[in-house]
Amino acid sequence: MRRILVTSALPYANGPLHIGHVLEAVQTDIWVRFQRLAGHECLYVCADDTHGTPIMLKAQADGVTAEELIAGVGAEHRATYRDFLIHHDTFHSTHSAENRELTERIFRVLDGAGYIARRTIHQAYDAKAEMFLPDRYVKGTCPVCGTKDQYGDSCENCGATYTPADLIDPVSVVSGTRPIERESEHLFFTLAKFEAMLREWTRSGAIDGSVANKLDEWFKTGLRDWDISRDAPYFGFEIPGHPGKFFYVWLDAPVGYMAASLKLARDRGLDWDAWWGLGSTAELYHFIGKDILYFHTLFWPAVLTGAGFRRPTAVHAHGFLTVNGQKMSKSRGTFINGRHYLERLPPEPLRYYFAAKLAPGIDDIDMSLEDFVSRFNSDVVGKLVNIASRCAGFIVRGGGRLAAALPDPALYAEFAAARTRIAACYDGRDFGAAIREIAALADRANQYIDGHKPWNLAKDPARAADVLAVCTEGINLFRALMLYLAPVLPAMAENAARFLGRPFGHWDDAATPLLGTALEPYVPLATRLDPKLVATLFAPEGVASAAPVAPPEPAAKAPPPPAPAAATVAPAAEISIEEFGRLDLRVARIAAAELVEGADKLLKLTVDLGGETRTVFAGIRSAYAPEQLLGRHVVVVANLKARKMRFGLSEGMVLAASDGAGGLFLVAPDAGAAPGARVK
RNA sequence: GGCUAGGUAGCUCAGAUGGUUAGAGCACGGGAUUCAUAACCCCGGGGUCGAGGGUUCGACUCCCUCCCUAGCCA
Repeated sequence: MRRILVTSALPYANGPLHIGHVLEAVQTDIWVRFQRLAGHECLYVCADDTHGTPIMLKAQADGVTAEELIAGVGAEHRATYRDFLIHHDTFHSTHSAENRELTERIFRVLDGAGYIARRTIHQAYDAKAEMFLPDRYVKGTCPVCGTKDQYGDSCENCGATYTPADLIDPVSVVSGTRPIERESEHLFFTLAKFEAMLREWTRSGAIDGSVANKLDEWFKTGLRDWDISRDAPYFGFEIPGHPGKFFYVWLDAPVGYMAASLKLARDRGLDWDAWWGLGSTAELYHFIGKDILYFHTLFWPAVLTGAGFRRPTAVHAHGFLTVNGQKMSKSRGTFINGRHYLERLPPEPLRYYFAAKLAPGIDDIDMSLEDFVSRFNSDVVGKLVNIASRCAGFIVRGGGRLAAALPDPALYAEFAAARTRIAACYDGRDFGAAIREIAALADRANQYIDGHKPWNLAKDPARAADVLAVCTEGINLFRALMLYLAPVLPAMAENAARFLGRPFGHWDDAATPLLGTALEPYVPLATRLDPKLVATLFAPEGVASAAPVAPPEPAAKAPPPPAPAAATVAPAAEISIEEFGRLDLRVARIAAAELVEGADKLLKLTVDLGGETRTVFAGIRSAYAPEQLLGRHVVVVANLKARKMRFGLSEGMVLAASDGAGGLFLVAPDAGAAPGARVK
């Protein structure tokens, strides 16, 4: 058994997560889930990156403290990760006691070992705002080509790099005044002292080849010392022994990996040193985007080494996410926030799509919405789920129990043998190859069923055993594939396991077919994505993201008010379990929602109960706008007598909680529940 | 500007060390079928492998130049 600690990059706490963040988290989560299924100990930690000038200024602009800002953003981040089925063992914060403790400890060791240098620098200073300005906070005219409105570090037009002092007519972005130049003593980490170690480490297998090529460039130009201090005012940790000086956010951010695992170790009584100590035999992996390679492959291993800790086993960088071939951009309308997605669609199709497109390299990944729909609908619903769907009925008619033997053990053996190759793909982060292999096997399974035509055999009562045998084979092929997809589609795999009557425990469960056991009733494991709904991913931000059900916006002015106490309502009269059982509650997806002319409390909803659609008039207009509801999963009373209203026939009821004070809250199932599923 | 990576059918992508007619899924056309969520099965059309030059008996695959895209430049 391997002992593995995994991290994904810390999202910056100045705004909500977008689906690019989700891509990285999904990649990491799939890898972690696979390792666990394969029997290894694998823990996944992450945290919010909460320090720095941008957060300080955003909090000021929003009229809140930085602590309030990051608390609000943190709540949104946690909820969004959770709803994409990302399982963090710990999701912590860099603004934490553990991180302060470790950052200070690392600094003291580095300083004591002579790795911290002091040097006076000249930096742009905003006299009005009384703060030093990072290069990006000074704008002006490019001194090389004369383009106006360029940042203080480089020109977007001609590509020239320079310092803010070189700009013509520089202006502080903070106050709009002309910055002056000021001296300040800064602390530097002597990176160059680690060159030999870094050259060796980057070629030790810790970095993929093409990425190591990129690092060569940095060695070629020579490693420079790294400025790790910033002057007050700054939101972060003050440097011990240097009043008014703060650790640069990029110093304490990766320490956040250690801090999150320290929190985990203390919560669960685990041995933190076994992960981070010099003699550690555990594996340590960082999943990151290619934009922050620099920090993770030079500074970070050097800081760890200088402070007496082990280095990462490997740093895995992925490319960027583009949407329909374009960079995600708010102005182009191609920017998709995580919540914006979740308000419309379930998480697993996106997990599947990302998996299908992920490879070990740093190539950018394009999310074509059309491809997204067809990939999921065709691969997962049309092919994979179809195998179970088309066999289940025959098994039920044959007694509900799988046959005692497989009619084609050789075919099953091929499926079982594929687990070694697919495991290698997962372990090597080539999820795309794993998905291709699984999809090809799903085709073989459908071909097998098509070749044996159980629906023809079923016409002859004498061949009932053959029908059962063919479908037992089919169900077992399905079971193997579902297990192979469990890291990608955890909720669907769990539902499939329930149908199969046996949980997936280990990757090698695929080696042995399931025979002679009873199946639970089949419920649809996935529904097709509606292209019209997917198209609304591009709806302008703000239309739906202001939904009251969304977690507090990052810019929350104040902590959310406590929910009014709703417990003062007396319980209704007692009922028996039988009486309760008469209620047919179902999960439903809201397929359409519209205002009702002449009714100021009602919305007309079209709900999908997994094959059947109904019209329901719901009195929730005061709390929800129609566009907020599209795609949401709710619970409806499916056997409520239809009621004729002035506006039409209402064929059910949508469940919502109310607090007596006008508050209205729709009841929703956890992620993964499919429309039509019975609630009980 | 420098560096790293990418540019393969309408779309999204596979193609180890150069070697018979360049592959898949989706989309499209035809056929078959009705067990399955208008799913599945069979057949087919469709690409001068970014452009130009070079090395080679032979290049999508190696070399050079150029064009386009993305990221990084502490």
